[in-house]
Amino acid sequence: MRATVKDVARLAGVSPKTVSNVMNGIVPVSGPTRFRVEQAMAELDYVPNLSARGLRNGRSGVIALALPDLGTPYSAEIAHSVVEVAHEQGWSVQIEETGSDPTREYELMSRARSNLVDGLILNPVVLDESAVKVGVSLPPVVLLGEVSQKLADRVWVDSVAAARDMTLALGRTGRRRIAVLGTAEVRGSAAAILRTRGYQAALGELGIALDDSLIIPCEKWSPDSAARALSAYLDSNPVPEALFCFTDSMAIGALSVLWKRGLRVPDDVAVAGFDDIADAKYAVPSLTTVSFDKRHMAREALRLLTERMADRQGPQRVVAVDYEIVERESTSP
Amino acid sequence: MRATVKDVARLAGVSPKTVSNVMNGIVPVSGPTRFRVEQAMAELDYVPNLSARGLRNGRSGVIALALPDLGTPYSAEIAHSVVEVAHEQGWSVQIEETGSDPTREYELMSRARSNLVDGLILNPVVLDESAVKVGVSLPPVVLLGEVSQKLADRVWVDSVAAARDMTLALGRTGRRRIAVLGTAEVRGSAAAILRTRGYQAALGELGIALDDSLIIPCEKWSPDSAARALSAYLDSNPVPEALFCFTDSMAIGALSVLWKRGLRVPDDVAVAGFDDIADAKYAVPSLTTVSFDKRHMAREALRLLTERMADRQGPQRVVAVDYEIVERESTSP
DNA sequence: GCCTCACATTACATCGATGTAACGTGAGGC
DNA sequence: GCCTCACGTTACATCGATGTAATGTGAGGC
Repeated sequence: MRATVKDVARLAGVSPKTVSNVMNGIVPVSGPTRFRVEQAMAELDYVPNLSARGLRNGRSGVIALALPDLGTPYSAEIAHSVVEVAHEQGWSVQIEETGSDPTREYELMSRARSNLVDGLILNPVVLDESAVKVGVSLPPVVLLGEVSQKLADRVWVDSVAAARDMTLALGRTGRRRIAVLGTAEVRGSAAAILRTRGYQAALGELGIALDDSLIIPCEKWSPDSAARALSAYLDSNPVPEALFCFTDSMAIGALSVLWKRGLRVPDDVAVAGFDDIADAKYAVPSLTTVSFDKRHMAREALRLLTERMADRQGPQRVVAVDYEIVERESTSP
Repeated sequence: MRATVKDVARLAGVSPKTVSNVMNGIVPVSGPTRFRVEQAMAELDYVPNLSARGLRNGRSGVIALALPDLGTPYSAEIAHSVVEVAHEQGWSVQIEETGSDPTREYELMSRARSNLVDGLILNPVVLDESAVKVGVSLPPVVLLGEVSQKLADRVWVDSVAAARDMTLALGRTGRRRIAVLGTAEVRGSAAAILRTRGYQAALGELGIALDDSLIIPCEKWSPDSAARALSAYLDSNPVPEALFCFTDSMAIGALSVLWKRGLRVPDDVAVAGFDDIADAKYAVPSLTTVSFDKRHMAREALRLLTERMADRQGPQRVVAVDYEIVERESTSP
């Protein structure tokens, strides 16, 4: 049986509250007493019971991080950053996956693991305005990404601008038949819609007529799905001059298909991605992509979250994270 | 303020304990009473406080999963599987990263998050026999991987056999100068040692003399580190006929380097990996690797863990997960 | 009609840590 | 030498859910 404050107190010859005071350091404790208590804690290998502390304090020191699918490199890198940054600040992170079931996003927002977590960082896919019944009190929530949700704090990358910039960059290399891969037709993914919008804006600026046959839909944002979609597309369509994939994962699937078909990248077709996952740099050829600082993103999300926990009533806040077009071999001649 | 059992009880006109009985379903509750309580819970949007429940029950419903680095695809896929399987079984998962600080493995084993988690699944890197002071009571722990720890339950893939099989497969293609990439010289990584052992055993069987110059050390198990190590190696050594990388991530880094140098895979050099991460299939060329069912691995780990939680005294158990050599383009002519 | 028995329900204590308010105990002022 | 004051320390209540033991209620048997 694990030692409790009572046991420590008994051994040190003080009251339980004094032990608590030693741990928390807010109420002053005299030197000798503190020393005796610390001795006793060490001797009994005392570890505080966080359930009890959480019950008493109303705070558990745990935040939840909800992502569509930890198996995808993008989610994994975000998770990595959040866990690291959270750990630095003394938080633990509970992971939830929402991918298999979008209603889980709503669930998590409305109940937030029943006080076992103090806050929630949510990377939604389908969540939108209607997500939250107004009037229901939200737990402290920070959203990651493109979602058009105005009821919670948010950290995001400007997808429209980034997609526009990437399309312009492709256009500047002289390529005109620029395809995009990753539009979700059925389930409205906010990121897909915004990136398509940026793409279209850029085409306008480049004086290129919009050609719907260059918009390649893709069921999921995985290399697998991208490979199948692109393969099917190339079976009945000419090869575009450039292919802008809405995530790096899709781009990696696309590179694989192009290579299998003997199409050279970037000579026959340029390929670009989005997210700058770790493997983008080691793709063959290395992948041009939209890069942003995920560590910084995590830090900002955590900052907004802790501030929200401190002030539940404050105004909504949105933080935009800078991005950068990183040109690598997949687009450079 | 969030509703409690008391509030629900008051509204339903029953005692708090009856509300608890309705929730837990062990003590029988009559139909009408149950109905009234359920109505009240719905009306108040009641959510049980898990800290309180955890304190009372001594169990929180949360397990910890400790991995070296969530950013690596292998860890991410393991995490994905564990989170999914755990969720199916009603557990939540708290993620801990140990990568930056190996002493964290020891810490986690000895204290297990202070009762906030009921058990721990740990994928150690450096942990060994000496990890645990005998006599200190361990929390329920299941280890993932190669580690030579005999004090806890464990789920693993037989690295020696798998590395041997892979090396034999490479040898069967007629290649003789088979290099390995990924031996850790300094910090003794158990997996590296075992895989090297399997490699050496296979060379013996193939009648190939061991050539130390074909053992390429690599600081970390990342594409980055692998790329640098291989690059440096190729600057002053002839190109081997085959390159067995101890993880897929390293293989991806290696493929990138080989391609940049104009070496053709598999014609000039065959490349193989280990882990069968999702991107292995979409590498250019697709990667031959050691594959195993990560979902199954997660399921077994969770099974061992729950059984261990039920019986802290039972005998240590070790479960071996089957593996399979998956031959793809990176080794087939 | 009385007693028994079964079963739903209740009051109370408990898990461990900590805020509150009361309580010593000593030093310092006069 | 008495009183004040400050500061360290203590007893007690509390957070919310639930196990335990006791209570209440009704049906069924004779």
